[in-house]
Amino acid sequence: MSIHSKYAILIVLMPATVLTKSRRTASRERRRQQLIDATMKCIARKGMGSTTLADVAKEAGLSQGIVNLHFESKDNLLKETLRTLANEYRDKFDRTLERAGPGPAEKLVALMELDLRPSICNRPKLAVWFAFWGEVKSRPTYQRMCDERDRHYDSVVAGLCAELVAQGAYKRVDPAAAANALTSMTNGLWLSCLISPQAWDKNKAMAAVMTYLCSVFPKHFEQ
Amino acid sequence: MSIHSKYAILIVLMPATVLTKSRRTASRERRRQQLIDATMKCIARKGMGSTTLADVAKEAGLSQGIVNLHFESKDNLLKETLRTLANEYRDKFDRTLERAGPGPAEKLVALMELDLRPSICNRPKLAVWFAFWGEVKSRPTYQRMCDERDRHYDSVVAGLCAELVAQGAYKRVDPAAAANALTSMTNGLWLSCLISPQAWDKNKAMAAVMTYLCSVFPKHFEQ
Amino acid sequence: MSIHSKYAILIVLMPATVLTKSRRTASRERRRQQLIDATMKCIARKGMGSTTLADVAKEAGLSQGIVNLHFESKDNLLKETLRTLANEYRDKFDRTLERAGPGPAEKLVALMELDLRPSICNRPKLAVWFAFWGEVKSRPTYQRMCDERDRHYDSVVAGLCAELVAQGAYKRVDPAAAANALTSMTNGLWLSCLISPQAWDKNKAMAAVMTYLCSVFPKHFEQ
Amino acid sequence: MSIHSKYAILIVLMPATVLTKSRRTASRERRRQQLIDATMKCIARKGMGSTTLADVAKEAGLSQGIVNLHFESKDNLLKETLRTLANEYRDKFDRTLERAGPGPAEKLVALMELDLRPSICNRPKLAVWFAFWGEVKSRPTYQRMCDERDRHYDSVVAGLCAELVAQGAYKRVDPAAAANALTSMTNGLWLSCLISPQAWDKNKAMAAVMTYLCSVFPKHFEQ
DNA sequence: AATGAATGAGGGTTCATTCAT
DNA sequence: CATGAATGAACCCTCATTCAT
Repeated sequence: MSIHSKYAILIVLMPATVLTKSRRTASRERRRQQLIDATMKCIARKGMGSTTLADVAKEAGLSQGIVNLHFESKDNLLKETLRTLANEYRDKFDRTLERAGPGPAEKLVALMELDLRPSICNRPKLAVWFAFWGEVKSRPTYQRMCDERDRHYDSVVAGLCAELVAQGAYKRVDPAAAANALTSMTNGLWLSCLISPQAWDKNKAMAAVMTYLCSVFPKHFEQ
Repeated sequence: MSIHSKYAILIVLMPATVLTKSRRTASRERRRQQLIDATMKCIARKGMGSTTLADVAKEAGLSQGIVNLHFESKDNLLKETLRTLANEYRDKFDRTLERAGPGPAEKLVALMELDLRPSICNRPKLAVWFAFWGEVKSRPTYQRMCDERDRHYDSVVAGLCAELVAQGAYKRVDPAAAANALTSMTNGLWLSCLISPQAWDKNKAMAAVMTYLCSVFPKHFEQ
Repeated sequence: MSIHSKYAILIVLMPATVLTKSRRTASRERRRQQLIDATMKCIARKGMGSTTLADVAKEAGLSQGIVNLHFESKDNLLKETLRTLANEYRDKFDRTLERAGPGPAEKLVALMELDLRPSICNRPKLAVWFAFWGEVKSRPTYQRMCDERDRHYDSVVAGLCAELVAQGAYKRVDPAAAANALTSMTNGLWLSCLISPQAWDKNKAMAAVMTYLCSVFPKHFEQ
Repeated sequence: MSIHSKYAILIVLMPATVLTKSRRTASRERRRQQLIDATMKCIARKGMGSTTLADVAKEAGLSQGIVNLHFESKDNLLKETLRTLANEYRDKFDRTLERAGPGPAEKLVALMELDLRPSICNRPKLAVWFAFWGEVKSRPTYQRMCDERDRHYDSVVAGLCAELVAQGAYKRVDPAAAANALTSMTNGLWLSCLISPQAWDKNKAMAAVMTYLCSVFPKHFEQ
């Protein structure tokens, strides 16, 4: 064999994980999720306006063109990111509702607590929510998706409030108004967490919510 | 007196306006305001990420280079826009507080109503607020300015709640928690207005706030 | 007289010099020279590519539009700056030639010394020369002006060398070649002064020139 | 050996070229060189101040963004261009020194001839040198690079002159002064070539240099 | 499926020039 | 004459997108 052979043999010793990883190339869905996660991290760190596809690819440890390959366009990536965020929230919401037991009071508290739980109410994640909300006015798609989430939240909470009113015979309480108050309050608490992180305290936030529940539905939340 | 005196006396007849405030200075301030107004309109219409300096200049009916002439950079324009927005809010807030009379209950209601008044709670303006909030995590400057506003709001409302508690001897009410609940609620109502404009109704929003006030401070807001 | 009079009287006590300066407004020629001086300073400090009309105006302590008022265009300002620089050099050159006395040897040394004298051979001034030379290839106007200066220099030096050759009967010396060598040497010494200022030393530079004169025209420069 | 071993051995058959030098890396270097060549052409044709990145890209037959892709900034492109120019010069200089044989006299003449050879002493190339020299005063980076080249040149020539002095016992000649004279002369001849191209003649330039060598080192260059 | 070099439209910014004052 | 606000063309640079490999 000539030393001028056109081909060479290269022998490499490498961690086995590298092989498995690159061999069974991550499934399409896995890749998309990986990119969406990277997108959220970037938005949280740099803001939506400063997040580039190159940033996302780098964060994911992949190459330049990868996003367009899997999402066709940046716009679409962002839309899918919001969808993922909303779905993730809704899943937790619905599961919480299901598991919290058994009366409406417990469910209501569980939902309020969910919103303030660190896995949901942390600055990076809130930064992403607010980033999308900041574009809602000029992006009907975002608005629709956010609106849908709100509506679901509100209707569930309103239903629970109605049950409470029925159970407790709170004659003066309008369930819709109460639901509106509660959902607004948690959304507003998110803003505080985002804007004043050092002043923020989960217990104080929960206390604020409880001042409402205790005085509007005293029979259920008497303490 | 020698004609070689080191000093001379100069008498000038000039338009009186020059004395009060340099015309150039005055017009400079007006231009800046004009550009900030245009910026807000653009952010509301196109979103922050899609607002270009060309957009702003066109909206103001001026030429390309005008923004850099008056604000040095886009970043600075946005910062000044936020500052203007915050100052404007604070002015209204303080004036409302001052004029609303005379007890803490009236003042509290006036402040809540202020937040829901169309001149403040309208989608274009809220879009601008949320656009900035959406960048808070990645822009310490924005955070500081927003935080300052929040703190002011909160401390005033907490003070009023404390007065109410003192007057009404509401033993179970923690003024800080109540203030937290109220301010969060109005912020959350802004989000609803932005996201679900067709469902939004000032009266319903006010009703939500009143469910809180009426049940937490029944002696003051009995109705 | 109403206090709302459209005019006001302002009385100012000011240094008399200010008056004289602003009253007999600097003559056109004076202003032009002032601006050309400012231009040279700017080119020396910031380089030609980075010198803006705003820089020049500021350096001269005047206002934005002043350069276009007096020179119509930046191009013209630069051209006039080069012309001034060249004229200034030529004036000194001719005066030196005239005053140095009486033989060609003394004149030659005087011219060489002139080129190395601090009033001519200092970094700021050289920076300006080199800035223009750097554009010579792409600016026929600059080339023409620089060429003219070189030709004058060369012809005078060649004349002096010819006189020396005649006087000293240096049979092997071609006056044109000698002149070429001498003028090139001084130009090259300017480059050294510009590029290696800390290593530069007027005496060493003169010594380099003298090695030439002494060995080519030993009868005149024997030492 | 378990199939769960932490390491794996990978055997790859690949084109041999990949091993010698990454093809991508190689092409990257070629692109950079191509862009630097285009830059020099543009500087020579339009001058440094009028050379835009668009010009360079067009000259290279590539697209707008290409320069920033490979050089990050215009500043960096220019710096690398100067570095390339200086390296290229130095390579030729060192190679000439090495190959010219064997005594200092031959080496000295070879170096002088090198500086006047068309491949180095042609207007386009000189225009580039002078363009950079024109910015030396305001760009420390350029100064450093030019200074380095000068120092190298000077020290080599001074060494050769010292050898000549030793060999020829030229008692009156200071090698440093002679080197200074020679290097200045060639630099000055470059200026003549740039400024007075039609009057310029390689032979006349060489003759000027030889007047020096012949009269300062007569034993070596007697003719 | 993945890479990353290349593209080119469009952004922020600079600045020579104009012009009302 | 002089000012300096305003203009708008043109610059450098970024980045979503494409495509040969």
